Amino acid sequence: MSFTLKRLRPQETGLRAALPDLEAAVMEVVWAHLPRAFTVRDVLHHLEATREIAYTTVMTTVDRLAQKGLLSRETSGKAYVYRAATGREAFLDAVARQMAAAAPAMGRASALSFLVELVGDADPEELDRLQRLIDERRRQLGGA
Amino acid sequence: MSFTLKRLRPQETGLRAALPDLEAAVMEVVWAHLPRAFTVRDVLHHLEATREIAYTTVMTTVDRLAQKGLLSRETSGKAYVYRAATGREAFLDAVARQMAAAAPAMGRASALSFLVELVGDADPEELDRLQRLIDERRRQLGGA
DNA sequence: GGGGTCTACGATGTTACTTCGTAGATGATG
DNA sequence: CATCATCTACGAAGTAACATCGTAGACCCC
Repeated sequence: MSFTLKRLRPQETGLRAALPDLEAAVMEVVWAHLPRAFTVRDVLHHLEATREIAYTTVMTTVDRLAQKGLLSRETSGKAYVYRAATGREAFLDAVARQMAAAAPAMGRASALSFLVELVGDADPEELDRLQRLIDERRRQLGGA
Repeated sequence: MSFTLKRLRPQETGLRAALPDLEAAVMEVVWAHLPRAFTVRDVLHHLEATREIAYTTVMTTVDRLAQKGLLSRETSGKAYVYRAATGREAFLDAVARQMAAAAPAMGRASALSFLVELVGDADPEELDRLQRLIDERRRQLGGA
């Protein structure tokens, strides 16, 4: 998956932080209900359960998601058959990594603030891993 | 400063990740050259050194920055006099915090790749601060 | 009161997103 | 084979944020 984050909305939670509303809604449907190949119509059926929306609107959105690399597609008869290009977790992972890559650019002091927040609700396992990273770094510095 | 991040562009470095291009350019000028009160014209002079730009364009942008809370302004005779509402570091700090606040929503596992990178070139002082954060968090968890 | 400077307001253009309609291709069915 | 249903392609229209700038009107100074 070669998804590249263009725009982030930190005020939004989860997926919606990384994707526009409708695209996020489509991906949620796909990840939750369509583990295998699916069509535009499949997505439409699921979305219609909640809201009114036109077939072509879904089609456009699914198409955009394919362009962005979140869905792959292939021809099957006259129609396209789509498939999630990646799992939800893997996607969020990639997003987080890209956010992380942007953070250091804003100075080490700010990065520290970033850490404060992250550590602020880390669980014990994460703390251990972080501890190991710190110890290792200390050894490096000590040996220098 | 009550700045709220609406939009992030992780592909951009530094300030530009958090602010649109022209707004970022204005803030760079302000922080670098205008430590005290300044007018639209002051900003214009600095920007003109690099590029061609109209007075009114700068005015609009400065106005937007004031609306966003990055600049404060007050009337002085017929003109407005502006002032940075916050230092560059403090601003980037706030940005980093908001990014971090969004991160947990997208899977904590991936936060670790960020930590690795960050701790990878932290200096001893930063390590100490980080250590304190971890200890504190441990106490919180232990006491629960 | 004429000049110069400032703000307010709005017009225009771009990019991203949402929404949807229509046209044309094509497969299925009687 | 003609008709119908369904699909894609294309593009129009609307919103929002941003960038760019011009013009109109207020206002100070001499």
